Formats: sequence, C-alpha cells, structure tokens
Amino acid sequence: MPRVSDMKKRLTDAALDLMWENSYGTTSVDAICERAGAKKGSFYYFFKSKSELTVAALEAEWNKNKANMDALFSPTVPPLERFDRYFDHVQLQEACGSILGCPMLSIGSEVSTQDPGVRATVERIWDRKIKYFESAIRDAHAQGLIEAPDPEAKARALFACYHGTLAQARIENDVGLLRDFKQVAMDVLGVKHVQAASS
Amino acid sequence: MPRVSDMKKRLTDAALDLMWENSYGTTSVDAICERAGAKKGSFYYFFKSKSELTVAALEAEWNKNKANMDALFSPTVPPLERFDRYFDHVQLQEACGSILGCPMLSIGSEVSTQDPGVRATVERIWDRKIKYFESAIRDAHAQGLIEAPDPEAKARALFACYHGTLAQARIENDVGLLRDFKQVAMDVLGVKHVQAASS
DNA sequence: AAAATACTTGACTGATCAGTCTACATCGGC
DNA sequence: GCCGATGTAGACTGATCAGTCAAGTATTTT
Repeated sequence: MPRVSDMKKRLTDAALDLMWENSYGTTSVDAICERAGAKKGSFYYFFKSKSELTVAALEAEWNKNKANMDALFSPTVPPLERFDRYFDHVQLQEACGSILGCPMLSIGSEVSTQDPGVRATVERIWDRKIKYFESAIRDAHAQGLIEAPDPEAKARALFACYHGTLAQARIENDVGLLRDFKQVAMDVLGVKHVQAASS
Repeated sequence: MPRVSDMKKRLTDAALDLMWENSYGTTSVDAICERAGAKKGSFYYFFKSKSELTVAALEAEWNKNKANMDALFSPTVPPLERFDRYFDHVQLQEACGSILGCPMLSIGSEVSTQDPGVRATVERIWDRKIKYFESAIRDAHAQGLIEAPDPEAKARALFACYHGTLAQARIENDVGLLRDFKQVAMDVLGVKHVQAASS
C-alpha cells in the first residue's frame, strides 16, 4: 500500500455516484464503503460522518468543474453567448451521465430541512454558479442586449428555471426539455425573440 | 371505536407531513405510525407498503386540490389571467406551509430512480397539472396573446421553471423568488413585457 | 533498526428498519 | 346474544443502519 492513499477520493466518488443513482437519504455508509472498496474503519478514518463526506464530495466536484465554468463564462465571450455555450455544455454532459448540477439539486431538496452542513455547502456552490450568471447578465445589460436592472434577481430566477428543467428532464428521462431550454433562457433573460425557424 | 375508521386518512396525512418535513427516503413507517397514532398492525392492515401508502397519499392530496385547480383554470377566465391567479394562489399557500406541488417535487426527484410505483404516480399527477397549463396556453395562442405553436412543449417548459422556482424558494427559504415568478412566467410564455412600474 | 506516521482491518454495539403474526376489540346485522 | 366484518394491539424477526474501537500493516523519518 502506498504512503499516500487514494481512498479519500474513492470514497467521495463512490458517494456521489450512489447519491446520484439513488438519493442522499437512502445511500448508506456501508454501501459507499462497498463501492469504494473500503472498510468501515477507513471511512471513519477520513470522515467523521456521512454528512462530512458529502460536503467534501460536493466541494471536490465543484473544484473539478470550476476551470470549465471559468472558460465558458470568460469575459472575452459575448455575454449571451456564454449562456448559449453553457447550456450546450450541460445538455451534452447530461446526455451521457452525471453532472454537478443535478446531484446537487436532488441532494439539495432532500437535505434542505435536515442536514445543515450539506445544505450550506449546496447553497455556497450555487451562489458561486449564480455569480457567473449574474456577471453575464450585467454585461448583457450594459451592452443593451437585455433589460435587467436587477442582475442578481434575474440570475437567481434563471438559475431556478434551469434547475427545474434539469430536474424535470431527469425525472421524466427526457432530454428534449433540456434541448429547448436555451430558448427558454433567452425568454427569461428578456432577449428579443429570434425565431429559430424551420428552414 | 366507530365502524368506519379515519385511520387511513390519518396515515396518509402523517406520511405527507413527514415527507415534507424530511424526505421520502428518511421517513420511516414507524415514524408515520407514531405521528398518526397508529400501530404497525393498522398500517399494514390498510397498506401493503410505504410505497403503496405514498401513492394513496399523493392521489388523495391531488383530489383535494383538483376542484381548486378547476376553478383557477376555468375557461371562463381569460387565459393569461389563469396563470396570474394560479401563481398568486401558490405564493399564498407557500407562504404559510405545505402545498401539493412541493412535496411532490422533492418526492419526485428522490424516487425517480428508485420506486417505480411512486414515480408513476407523480408523473401522472404532473401530467394532469400540465394539462391545465396547456389548454390555457392554447387559448392564449388562439387569442393572439402569445406565440405558442407547440402548447404542450411550452406547458412543460413553464412547468419545469415553475417547479424549479418552487424548489429553490424552499431550499433557500426565500419567498421572493416565488413573488417574482409571475413575471418570469410571462417571459417564458412570450408575453410582451408589461413593466409593473413602481407607481 | 527503531520510532513515528499514515492508513487498514473487521468485529462489535445498540438503534432502527420493513414487514409478519396472532390475539383481541368493537361494530352492524340477525 | 351471537356472528362476521372491520379494524386494532403489540410482540417478534432478521436485516440494515451509523458509528466505535483495538489491533494490525506498510512506509517514511531519524
């Protein structure tokens, strides 16, 4: 066995996988250990509880995705195009498996009244994501592309719609909703209709 | 004890309460029994499993709300006003406690990969709710109030946004999002902006 | 080679889980 | 007054749960 173990990562990966496949509440420590190839003792060597592990797993997942978000929402990209690229990216990821947004949403709605630590983490990560939306909206407003006197509120509203669509798409196992979301986003942002006509 | 017991209702009520306060997965049969003042035997006299109870509870809740939905979405009401009234109604209910939409959403995202029976029930009830949206959208389109060549898709998109906002409002414990949703709904529907000015 | 560090093992505890079972109570109908 | 139907009571089973712990094994440091 190596001096520095990869078990911590294996545990957080396993946890996120299982919570995505099932749910936070129904994912047991035993199951996480089994999938990670760990024994109980190892789990509690690294983490004090399932809650603490979840926090670590979510933060790790965020860090993995941050660079990508930075690129997609780069100020060098025209503001409305940032959303375009982002929702394209989401749709692509969603088509073939898990992504940060979705396990976070299901975990979020599940623990919102239960686990304060996990809840705070989810909110913290969401706030960071909303920041990307917000600055893109502010830029779009400044360029006169949209009318958004309150970028923060607009960002939050769009984020909520986006998450709802993500959740619905998952529950009904229908990517169509996600495919159409780009247009919905433009509507919510208040962009003048560009009829993506059939020819 | 009366000939006909109210225990069935007490059990479904207790179940929905607990699932709203916590979640589907973490709500145990024992806890439901305790809250309903029932013993294990009574529970399994009425229901074969937690899953079956949940289905019954959701259907019962829907039936309780159906008349209200019919009134709010009555064809006698101008189509866009139906949404206005509905989201007002939702906001009011949400401000002081539970409502059908929300426990259904959290249960839905939780069991989407687990319990097929509950999942099917959630989808069935959602489909019914979407029908209200859909016909209002079709009417609005017919009256030239909005441009919606595909009312079903529009209804589903709006429904997803609505649910996302509901979920977000709950998680962040912020009714503001819900208050603003009427405008977002109009945007998604494609209604020309009516600036609800500050005077 | 000894000691310290970093990690692993798996048995164990006590609580809680879903679900079963038999015995019992209360009622309307006769 | 008794019978069948509708419901209730609660002990019990075996599985699974989160979390503990003492003992062990590599690997690096000294």
